[in-house]
Amino acid sequence: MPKIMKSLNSISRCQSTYRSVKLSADGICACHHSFILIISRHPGYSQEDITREICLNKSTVARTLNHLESVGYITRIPDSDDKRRILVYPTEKMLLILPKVRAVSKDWNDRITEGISDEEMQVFHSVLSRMEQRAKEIIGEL
Amino acid sequence: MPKIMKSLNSISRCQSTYRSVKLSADGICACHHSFILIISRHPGYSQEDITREICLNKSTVARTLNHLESVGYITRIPDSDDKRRILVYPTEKMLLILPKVRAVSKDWNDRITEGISDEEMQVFHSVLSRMEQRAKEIIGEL
DNA sequence: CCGTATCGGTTGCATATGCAACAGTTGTGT
DNA sequence: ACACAACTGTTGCATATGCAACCGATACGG
Repeated sequence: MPKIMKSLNSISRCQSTYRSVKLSADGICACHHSFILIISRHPGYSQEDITREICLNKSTVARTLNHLESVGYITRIPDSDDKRRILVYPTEKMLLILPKVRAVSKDWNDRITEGISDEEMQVFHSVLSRMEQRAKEIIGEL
Repeated sequence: MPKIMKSLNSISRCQSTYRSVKLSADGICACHHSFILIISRHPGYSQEDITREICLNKSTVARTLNHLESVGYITRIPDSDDKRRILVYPTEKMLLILPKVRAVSKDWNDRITEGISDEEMQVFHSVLSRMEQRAKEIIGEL
């Protein structure tokens, strides 16, 4: 039986280390990386939207956003239609570092996919996205 | 650009949640799961072997093993050939819960791979293991 | 309407994790 | 044989993360 999850967890941790090393000089730790990419891609997402997208506990999301707000990377604006919701927007400061964050992300992707053919990657993506879908469904049913 | 790492991280976290829910009644938290599988598969591994296999920081490994030892799941025996090394062995108690841990692991794998053909899985495994290899190489070069 | 359930977010607490500094052991070069 | 580098594991500290309890806002059923 091949160890899918072992490989998957290992890659995940290695990437986290890679991000830390490449971006620590900019005051961005590994855990901020995903937030920056998601928030810049989806300005106006609520905290819950981010929680769902990033698959982290909502308390972790709230606290990470506290930090990102305090260092000036995001603005949080209460939703006027539903006063429970808080909408998250990137600031200019985030947009300034975005290219570098994206570059680190791309470098990592390029390097781990070295020597893998287009056909293989296509199958890989297809399988991976179905797995992600299933994983979220399974958690939703618990 | 497809988001490999986002999917991969999401699946990783979902699995962690799944493990917690399925095994919390037995006093096993998600992070022990991998340790139990690895130690039972490789009795006599040193802490460093485990660190490399599991891709976690060595301090985390040392502390998790402290815990597993204190609850009676492992025994640690200093290596007589190299007194720096500590060899880790499963106890009877670990072997008793092993089937259940393996079952949870298998259930998860079966469920996330539902509807994926053998050919697709073969390509997926091939690509994933190469990515894992590359990821570890990249970290090694840092 | 009113009472209740649900939802989105926050907080207290416990645990997990990483990094850097450290200690003891082994290997290496002279 | 000795000095020094590399290796293995441990510890102090800071941060990240999850869970459960909570709060205010909204939806829903009578």
